[in-house]
Amino acid sequence: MDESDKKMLRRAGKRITSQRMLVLEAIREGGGHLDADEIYRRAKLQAPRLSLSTVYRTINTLKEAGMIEELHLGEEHHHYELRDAKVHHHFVCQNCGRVVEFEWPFSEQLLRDLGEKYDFELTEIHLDLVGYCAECRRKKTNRNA
Amino acid sequence: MDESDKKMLRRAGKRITSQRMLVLEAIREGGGHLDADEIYRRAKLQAPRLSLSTVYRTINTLKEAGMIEELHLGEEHHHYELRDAKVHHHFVCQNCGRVVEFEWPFSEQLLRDLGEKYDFELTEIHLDLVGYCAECRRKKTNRNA
DNA sequence: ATTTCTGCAAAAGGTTTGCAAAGCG
DNA sequence: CGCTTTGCAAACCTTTTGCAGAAAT
Repeated sequence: MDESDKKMLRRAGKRITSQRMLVLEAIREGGGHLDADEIYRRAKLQAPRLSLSTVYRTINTLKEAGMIEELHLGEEHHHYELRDAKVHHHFVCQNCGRVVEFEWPFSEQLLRDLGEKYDFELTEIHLDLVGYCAECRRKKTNRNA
Repeated sequence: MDESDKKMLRRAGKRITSQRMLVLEAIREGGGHLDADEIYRRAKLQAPRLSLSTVYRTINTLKEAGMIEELHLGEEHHHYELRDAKVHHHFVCQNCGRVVEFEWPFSEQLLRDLGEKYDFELTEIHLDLVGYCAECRRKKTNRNA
């Protein structure tokens, strides 16, 4: 956790604690869409007494501070990722659950227009594509053959 | 529930039951994004002995038959809506939770290209916009003033 | 008649909360 | 030091499951 992270927490009126640094590090290192339990397991390696409820509370804190984003990828639990990472979207395989990230040049102008037309102020865009990944498609084909 | 609904269930190898008809009717009448409990409460009006687990099992059945779609709008529970309705997306107000549906002419060509580029077969597109609705934005502005 | 489906109650996730002790500013 | 945050255990809420009886084909 570097200075800019700490600054964001302070700006949100939150204290800097070792647990918060660990959780953020775990999410940063995790490389996208980790769930609470994965974050917990990773962070616990550095601090065995860390509790799962602290992880949940920290996730909320980081969300409030605008540092991470919550994903709803269709599974029963939530996933989290850093907010400053490059804007990207998610493809989820409905067969094996694999998540692939992809970029798509969303037109800023288009979004502004949409927001204006429907009269709301946008803060997040979630584009999720659902379908079959290459591997599962291959299996499906074989099955039908 | 009309003949075409029954046909879809039969095609999926499912039986026609009064509970399934009721649940589908509740979703159809509900006008988009109902959660399991709302569906339960609505359907229960017609059949007081209906159980919540039957609603959940029916939701799964209808999903398998391709008749309804599951939404992940950021709340802790899922929402469901008819699959045959016009393609649309959702705006969710992060303050009050209100959901507004909107249409957006997704380029079919673009989607095909995306699927090809990343090598997956698309079946669903979920575009969810998060932000502040007109009303909440007004309140926010007043608060800051 | 056979097989699927339902209702009930209990279990199983994931997430939140109350409280006393510990830690940050 | 005062107030926030943590760890633990228990509670909570949504969703799933086992089983015996009921309904559909």
